[in-house]
Amino acid sequence: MAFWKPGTEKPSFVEDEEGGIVLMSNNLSSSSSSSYGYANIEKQRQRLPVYKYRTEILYLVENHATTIIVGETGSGKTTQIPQFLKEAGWAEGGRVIACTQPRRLAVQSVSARVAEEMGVNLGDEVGYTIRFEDHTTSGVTSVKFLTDGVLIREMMEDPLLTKYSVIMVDEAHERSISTDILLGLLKKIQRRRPELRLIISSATIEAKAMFNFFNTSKNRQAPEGSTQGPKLEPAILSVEGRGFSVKIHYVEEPVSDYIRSVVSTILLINEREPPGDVLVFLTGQDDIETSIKLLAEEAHSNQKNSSGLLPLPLYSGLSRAEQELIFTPTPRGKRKVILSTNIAETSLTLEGVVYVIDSGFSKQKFYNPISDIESLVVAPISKASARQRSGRAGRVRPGKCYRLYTEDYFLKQMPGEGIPEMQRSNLVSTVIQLKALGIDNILGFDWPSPPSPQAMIRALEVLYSLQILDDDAKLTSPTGFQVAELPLDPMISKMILASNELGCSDEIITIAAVLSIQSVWVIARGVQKEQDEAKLRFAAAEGDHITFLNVYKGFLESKKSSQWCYKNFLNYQSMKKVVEIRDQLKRIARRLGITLKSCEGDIDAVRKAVTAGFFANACRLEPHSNGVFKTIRGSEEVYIHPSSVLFRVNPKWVVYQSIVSTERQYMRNVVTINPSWLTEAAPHFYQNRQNNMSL
DNA sequence: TGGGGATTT
Repeated sequence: MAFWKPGTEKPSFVEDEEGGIVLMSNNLSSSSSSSYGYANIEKQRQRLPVYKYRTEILYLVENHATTIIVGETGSGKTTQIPQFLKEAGWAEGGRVIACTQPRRLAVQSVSARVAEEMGVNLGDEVGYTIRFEDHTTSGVTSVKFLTDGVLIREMMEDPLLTKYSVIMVDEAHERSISTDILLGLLKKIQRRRPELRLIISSATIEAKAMFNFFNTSKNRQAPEGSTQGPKLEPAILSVEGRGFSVKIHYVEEPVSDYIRSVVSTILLINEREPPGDVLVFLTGQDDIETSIKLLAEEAHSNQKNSSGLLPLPLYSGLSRAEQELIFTPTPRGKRKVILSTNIAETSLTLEGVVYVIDSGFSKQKFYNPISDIESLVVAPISKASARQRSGRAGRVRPGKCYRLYTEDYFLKQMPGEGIPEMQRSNLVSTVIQLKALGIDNILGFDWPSPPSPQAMIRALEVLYSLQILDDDAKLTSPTGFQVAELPLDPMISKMILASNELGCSDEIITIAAVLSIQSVWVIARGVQKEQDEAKLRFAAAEGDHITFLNVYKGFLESKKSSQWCYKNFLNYQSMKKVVEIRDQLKRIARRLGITLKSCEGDIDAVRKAVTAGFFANACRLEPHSNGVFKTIRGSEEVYIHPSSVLFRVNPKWVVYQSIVSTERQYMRNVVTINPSWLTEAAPHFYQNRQNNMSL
């Protein structure tokens, strides 16, 4: 096979006027296939658009420290580029080629595909690592897929990631917190390891930002004309996708009720358009259920328009079985209508979709560093999201996308790209990860998109109050270093450390595992009463944390039965995850010198340990107020979440794990405390609060 | 006094 090797004639490029390198995309010769087995797979590989760019990609990677690949979906970049690199010798001498993904599922499926294409067993030459699953063989695995979170963890053992020769960061345009941290760290590593090559794969819209971020050629002078090391200026290469065209329809006038508009658009499609499934993007479960109800009513009153419609909800909270309904083939004469949250935008790919309806909204997290509260609000999506959504209609054949906003709005008002998650989040976990990697100057860290100084200062302040950071904002010893080892929110980690002294680490590690997943309960709309009754079987007067202990105990006694979970409105997948996380925490705790010890029913010890982690989230019931609480820290008005076992109970003093902010601010996972424990757990915080708050 | 967009270590 022909690919570029140093010293041979190089392929032709043009220099972009702004400094990047852009490839002439026409007249590229595709190389002939080898006659080595796997003829079918080899043919499939060659049909991928990225295959034509093989020579060019290898040339750019050879000559540039950073190569930005702009690849549409279906270009084949994720599966092919690591193979090109391997074939070109980047894995020789025991070196490893890494490819990161934001999601676990993508890591698993992509690595399985690549192992198949290479004709090797997954876990040998091609392997993958995600939390709880390491399918690699040291010294053998040379192409490794992993989540970006795992790669950040690996830096704690090997800060320069010395075993990797090339690191490809896939889906960088999604701008998740982990990806952004990783990009910042990789830029730092590049300075110390000029031989390391980075490949950043991004959508068009973010490519320029990535170029600017990695363009260090202005700051550092590479000797002109020297053959030493790669060019510091990134290269940009565009690879076309393999999607079909999607015709975009806009509404002529702004829509006042997008749910009604969704329903009428579905009926219109069903009446006028040839067969093909419909994918609708809505904001959340509420919207989805309302739309399904309206469709059902429509079917009742108007059989002609809605005949053959098969509405299916899709969001992450659904059980495995409910989600699988989406993937069953559409029965003949039927038309699936999948009503989805933005889970279908990136995380799930649905085959058979020909029509997309885009409400123009999604729920997004925002963070207020003043109140230290994250809230989830319905907000307009970005152009980048709108394009991603419409692209979902062109996977099997040319499709149509109905945007429920005007073209004028799209062109003139819709923001180009979303706000990176980093700028919409509480940063305590981010800060602790960087501190653990020895990065002292958090405020001066070179981020792809820096968060606000207020948010960073708030995170430093919280970590200081937890005695994880000292006066110089360095990790304390041993607390800070121990917290950094635990893959948890620092408040949960602090709770675990406290449990060692309080003699209840066995119980607290269970609670920590439950608090670190979304929820153990299934979402049971329409059967709330039954679920509330089921919850009462586990409910503890002290609150949710103690209730979780009862749930876990019941799960073990049932021999981890899925039937038992179903009967008790518990999410079986979540419970299995709790067991897994608990095992991991147990191992790490042992390494930190924490021995598993049960308090044998001494619930006060457990609540004190919780308080030691979550003292900053203390609240007092307002007298005669019917359930209004005030936070001690900021006097914010908050309520107990209806999912809590303490809902309507309203004890006088509580600490909460987190706040969900909808119409009201609701505390999730609440436990009763004795206020004297607050000063015991955090005298520095409660006796000298004025000083602390102005850190 | 009634409710969790999506990820991940």
